[in-house]
Amino acid sequence: MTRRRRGTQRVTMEDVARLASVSPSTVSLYLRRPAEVSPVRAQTIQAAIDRLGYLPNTMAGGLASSRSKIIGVLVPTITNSFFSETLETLEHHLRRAGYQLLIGNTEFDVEREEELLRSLMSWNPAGLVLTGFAHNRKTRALLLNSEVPIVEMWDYGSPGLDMVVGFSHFQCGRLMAEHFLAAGYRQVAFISTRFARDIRAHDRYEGFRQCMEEAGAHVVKKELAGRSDTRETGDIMHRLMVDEPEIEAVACSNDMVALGVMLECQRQGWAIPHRVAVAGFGNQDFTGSTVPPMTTIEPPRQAIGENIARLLINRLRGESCDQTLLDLGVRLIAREST
Amino acid sequence: MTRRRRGTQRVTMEDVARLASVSPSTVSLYLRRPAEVSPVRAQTIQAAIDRLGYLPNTMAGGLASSRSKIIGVLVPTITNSFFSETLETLEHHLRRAGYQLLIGNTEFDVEREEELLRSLMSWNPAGLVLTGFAHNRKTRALLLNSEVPIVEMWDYGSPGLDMVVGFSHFQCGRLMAEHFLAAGYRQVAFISTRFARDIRAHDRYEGFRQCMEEAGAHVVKKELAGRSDTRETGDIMHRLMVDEPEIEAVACSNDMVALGVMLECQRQGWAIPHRVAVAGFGNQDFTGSTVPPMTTIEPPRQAIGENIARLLINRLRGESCDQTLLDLGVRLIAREST
DNA sequence: TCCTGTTTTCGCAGCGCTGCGAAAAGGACG
DNA sequence: CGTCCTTTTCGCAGCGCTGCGAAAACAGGA
Repeated sequence: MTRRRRGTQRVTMEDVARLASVSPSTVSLYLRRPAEVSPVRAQTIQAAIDRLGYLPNTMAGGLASSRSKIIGVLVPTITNSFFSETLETLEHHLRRAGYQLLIGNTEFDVEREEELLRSLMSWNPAGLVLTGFAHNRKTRALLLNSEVPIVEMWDYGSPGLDMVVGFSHFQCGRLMAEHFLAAGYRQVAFISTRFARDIRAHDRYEGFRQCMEEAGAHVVKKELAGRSDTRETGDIMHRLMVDEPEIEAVACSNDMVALGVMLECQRQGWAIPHRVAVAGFGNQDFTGSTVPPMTTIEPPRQAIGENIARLLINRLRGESCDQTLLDLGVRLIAREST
Repeated sequence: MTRRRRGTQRVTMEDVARLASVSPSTVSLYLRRPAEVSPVRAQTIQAAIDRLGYLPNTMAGGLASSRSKIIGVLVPTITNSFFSETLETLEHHLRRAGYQLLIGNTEFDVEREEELLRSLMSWNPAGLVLTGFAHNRKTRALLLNSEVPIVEMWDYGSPGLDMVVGFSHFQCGRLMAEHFLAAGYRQVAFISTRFARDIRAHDRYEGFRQCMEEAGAHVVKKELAGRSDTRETGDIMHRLMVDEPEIEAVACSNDMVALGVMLECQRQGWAIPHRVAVAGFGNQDFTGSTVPPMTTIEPPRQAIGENIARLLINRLRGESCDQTLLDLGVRLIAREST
């Protein structure tokens, strides 16, 4: 097979072996388990590697050993500090264990998730990380048929395909409701990004609504048409002010929405929290310095990444995993906006 | 080689071939160029694939053809809407051309960049995308020795290793300075995240400073210790208010910093823009609805991704590339904060 | 020096696929 | 029915590496 080489690996293990006057097997062994090669050889081989600038061919290695150092991760979007921080932490911890992340964006679409999963699985990954429990039937089948360790993240509750690392969004909603109730708010609203796009926001709403209604309070629901755009949020809040002037507090599906609400209040001269209280979700960086500082909920962004890495590494080492269902919980951060 | 199969590909091309009563070569051909297989066979083969749930082994394919459908991308961080939006667009466009992104976080560290690049190159990628021009010597050597198409993004100006897609941060700074000068501001400050971390912010500062000084204006520089944290930004702004009370306008290295500044002004009762003008960089979603709406600069986040995808795909198709140095420019969005 | 046990090195048969060249199957026409 | 040309299918030799089992080298003791 003579072919034009296109970005082809120039230097092979054989070249290194030849230069170091050893067999390719020895080079391979040196690369995989250096301690099992005599110090003299090791040095010669390393010198040859450096001299030739040899880079191992991961594909060849993966094929031969029929296992890869790839972890496939599917998130709805990386343009969201929730997932991107988890991804960053996850990649940080997995890389030091020699793993490489392969990231796919499902764009909140289960069909797309299936498609991406197929493409991920064709890499023969060592592990898979999915976001949430909402998968279509084929995805589920694909996953159950494989023996790859699977983590479902950023949610908690459903049975789960294998391992689960996240927290309950329903509880999250209840937590905020309890906070509102304790402050005496009874006429409240929940402003959210589109539920169809974000099931977890919907769960938070449900928890919130249920808890409020149990206490006999009234909840008005408002859904944005798109993502958490502060402009649209402002419009929605404005309408709410007109339609439901008796409103006392507004819970938002995330901090960005809450910021939009607060800015609209400022524009309309509604004092926070005296005229209306506002709370967000996410504890994003800016929430501590809004005027007034925003009450919000801190999700375990980084802890999710850390724990997934830990579980995955343990599992891949073949160690027994005690806890494979983790509810990492959340923390309500009460500030002056409520 | 009998070995315990660990996440091993269960169904191979041979299995499919057997079930469809054709040779493996035909299956391979069908998968790669379906038009060259007779319709009858095509159908039989597809049926066999569906029946067995066959997933091709990308590693084997990549090894055999000695080319991969991988594009390696190195960004400083994905926790930043600048890069994450570019990444999302890039991945979107490259995926439809059959490419898979392999993302690495350099964490603003050139040594780490080198390390990640090595690991990326061991995948034998079809293309590489790096952020900016700041690479160490070994990285440069590694890159120049390979025949892989390379794109340097999010900057413009230096010679460049191969292709360049971005814009001039220096010009960006000048643009803001011109805007300030036109508004009559002469006593100004530039508040920025750490230059050591973000060279591009430094370039923007330099453009800004130079242009202002050419006009005889005075520029105070303030650098944050960490990332764009609104709390720290508030402190810095506060100190600025005390130290330089005659300040007329503040340019910030990004919108988040500008938000922190605006919130501090609100807290101190400094009216924007009458007491002091504030401008950001990034045109993030919320900038349109701050009080007052924020003047900022819109970088071509998505256009960068689109253009990289286009250049890369063209190059990989072997088509001649006319323009491989793209300055996509920026747009100043003048709002009421200046 | 020979024997035995241990450490180090090596040879070889794949991993699952691609892509060339050749063989086989179809089609058109005299 | 045979010939020639086109279309479709197939056989085979790798791609660069791993990992087993065996061979070689070394070390220590009799």
